[in-house]
Amino acid sequence: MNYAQIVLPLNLKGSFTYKVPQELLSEIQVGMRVLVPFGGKKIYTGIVFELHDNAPESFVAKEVISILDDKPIVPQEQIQFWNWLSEYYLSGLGEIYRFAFPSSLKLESETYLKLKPNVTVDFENLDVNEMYLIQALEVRQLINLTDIEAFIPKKDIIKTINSLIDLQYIEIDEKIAEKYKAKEVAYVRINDEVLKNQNLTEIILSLKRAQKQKDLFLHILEKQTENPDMHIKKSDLFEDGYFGSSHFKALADKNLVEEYYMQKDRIESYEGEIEEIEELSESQKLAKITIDEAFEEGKNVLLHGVTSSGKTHIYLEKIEECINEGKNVLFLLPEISLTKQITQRLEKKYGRQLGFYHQKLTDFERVEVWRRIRQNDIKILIGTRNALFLPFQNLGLIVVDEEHDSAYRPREVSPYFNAKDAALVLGNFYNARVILGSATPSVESYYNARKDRIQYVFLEERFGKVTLPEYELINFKEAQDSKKVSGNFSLRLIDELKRTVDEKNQAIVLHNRRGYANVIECESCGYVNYCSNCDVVMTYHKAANEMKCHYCGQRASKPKACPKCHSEKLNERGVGVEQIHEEVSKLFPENEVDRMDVDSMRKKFAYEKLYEKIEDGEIDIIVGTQMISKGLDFDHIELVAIPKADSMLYVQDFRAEERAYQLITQVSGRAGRVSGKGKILIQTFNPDHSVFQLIKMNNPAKVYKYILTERQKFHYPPFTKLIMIELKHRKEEKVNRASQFLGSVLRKYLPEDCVLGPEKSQIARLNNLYQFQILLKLPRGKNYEKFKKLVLLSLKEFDEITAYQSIKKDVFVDF
DNA sequence: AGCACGCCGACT
DNA sequence: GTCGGCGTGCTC
Repeated sequence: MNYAQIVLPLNLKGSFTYKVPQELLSEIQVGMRVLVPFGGKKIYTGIVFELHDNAPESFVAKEVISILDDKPIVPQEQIQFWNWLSEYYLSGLGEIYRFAFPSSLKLESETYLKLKPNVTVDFENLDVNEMYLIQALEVRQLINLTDIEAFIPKKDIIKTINSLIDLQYIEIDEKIAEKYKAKEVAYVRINDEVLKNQNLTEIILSLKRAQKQKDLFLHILEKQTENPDMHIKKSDLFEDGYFGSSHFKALADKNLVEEYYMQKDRIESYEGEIEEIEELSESQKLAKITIDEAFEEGKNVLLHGVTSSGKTHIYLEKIEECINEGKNVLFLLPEISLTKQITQRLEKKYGRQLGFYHQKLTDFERVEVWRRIRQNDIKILIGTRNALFLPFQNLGLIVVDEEHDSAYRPREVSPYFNAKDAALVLGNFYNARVILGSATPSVESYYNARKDRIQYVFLEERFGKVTLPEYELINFKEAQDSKKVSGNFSLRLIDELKRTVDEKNQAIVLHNRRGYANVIECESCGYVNYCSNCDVVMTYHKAANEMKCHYCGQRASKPKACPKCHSEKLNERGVGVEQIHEEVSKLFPENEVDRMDVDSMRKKFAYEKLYEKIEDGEIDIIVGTQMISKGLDFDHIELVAIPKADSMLYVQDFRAEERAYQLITQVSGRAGRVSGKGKILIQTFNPDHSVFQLIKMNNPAKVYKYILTERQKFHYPPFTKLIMIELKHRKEEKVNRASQFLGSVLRKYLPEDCVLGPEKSQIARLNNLYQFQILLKLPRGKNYEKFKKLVLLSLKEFDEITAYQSIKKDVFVDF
């Protein structure tokens, strides 16, 4: 095993071959981090992915500089997982590595060097560079690679370091290479010597002229005798302000007390009481039995529980069982901010054995969690999709809550994987069971459950025998014709809102479109305001009084007159949530009406403040975008109104109906959680539309059947597999030609009806890049693998054209 | 991804 | 005459 395949944190295909030097041969293992030189002057932290004996033929392999871990940091199961991700989603291992690791675990040129202790350097045989480096180290002890650039030519750095390491003069400082330091807390105790050798009365006598010192000494002594095993925090002494640090210092100077330090976890853990969970209801018990049986057979589960049916309860039971078996749990959430209930309950029960991992942690905090997981200190980890990459030791259960949520598959960040599907695969590698849970499962998961690929468990009953909310469809066309409307609201809807607030209950108004008006249009010449970076009209935000591009974030001031024809007649077209909020505020001037969307929640603690206001009953009506469908579990919301429900359906996306169903059902679940008298008003021009009709029937099975029939008819997932290839470039002509070429290559290998496009993306230009896309509709099953290989072949052929190398290419598998 | 190499425009 | 723009090619 003289050679190693190393994955580098670069967006490059595959891995690189390095030679393992003789002295590292006994230590090196797959999954360890190593330092390797790359290119002219860079050093990277790579991961050993494979060890072998095949000397490369076409190039001379460089040598591994050093090993950073004493045991593998990436477990075998994760290595398999990375390989699967890379193959299934056609993404590079380097990208996955970059995504998986906190940045301080993959430092590049921050690596530090130091002199080996007790060496005598034979300066005679060193070259100039080597001498410089040794001299610098004699003065400074530690030097990082960037510093070395100051006195050694870039191209010689690696050579110099390697030769000095070979000569055993210098080494890599690993502690600092990881630049992470655990936070330490000061504790105090009475000096042991004092207790052994000195008479207490003597000491107290000696302190008689220093009242506070004496008191402090006695205070510490008392605490220490009371419970010798407990550590006394230094900061606690000064808490009530009676003692000051000067008193402590005086005692320490007299050698009577001493302070010592211990590492403290950076992440605060709950230390309060641990509470038992309530007992399961009958239907929950039944559901749990089905899950138990499925798990026995090694099957995973889709837990379809209507809103408020108490899925969390069942999760908690299964989590507890898993922990009692001595295994660990991963609990995945789409986003960390909306986790109050589950965390509170788990915190109470599991206290310090609970960990969190998500995008909002600092890098140090992430490393801390990494260590604790690696040391098997954490029994339950709650996290977002990046938590899938933690080095779990003994994983027994993965729960994916709100499995339908699109946050599990953000389109912006590579690697482009779906955390829900990845969780199933990861579970398989760890031989752990997986529960996918949702009130509105994704159509794909539902189909898989129906096909018995995973066990379907349906929780139909709301907890505490609360009934499901009642739906009412309001025909807006009719209301308009009979003049029973005010703005975007029918009088019927206004009446219901009024009744709700009069009864001191709360209402939600959902309108899933940001801003005030979608477009500002010149009445005389038809001019609309386009974003200068993207081919998108800019949305008018009245609250901020500016135009915003929702794709690149660009902002501009609102035009006072048409820049083209100078007409001052500008029309606002397309209703946004701000406008709905404004209307409701005008209709209910006596009541408190607040808005909740990404724009109003941007400020720090905005979400927390709003949450408290709703909880305290200070808000009567909340107007918001899809944001309000998550996490708002309050007792007094009785009405949900959707004034412009049609806007959800007319989106150019084959998942529009699924999304509309999910959003309406999720937001409906907020109503009548306690009273069981929740009411949902859906105002639409098409009350006969199947989706609305089916939602009204409160029968999920029928909704899925309908959507599945549609999907089958038009050959969409889950009946086919979609792969979307997107090409981007600054020059439209170039990316157009490139995508035509790629299209023709794909058609060469794949049947004609599998390849759609290329065509301009819906947003033809984004951030000044022109975008073209090709959609591949591939069959499921055996043929899929075959076809995917052909796609890979086509992409390879495309990559060989050097003229197209500057084109950015993204491949979305399971688009 | 970085970084070097190399070939053309605007400047001390 | 040179500095620096970014197109192209390579990294084990």
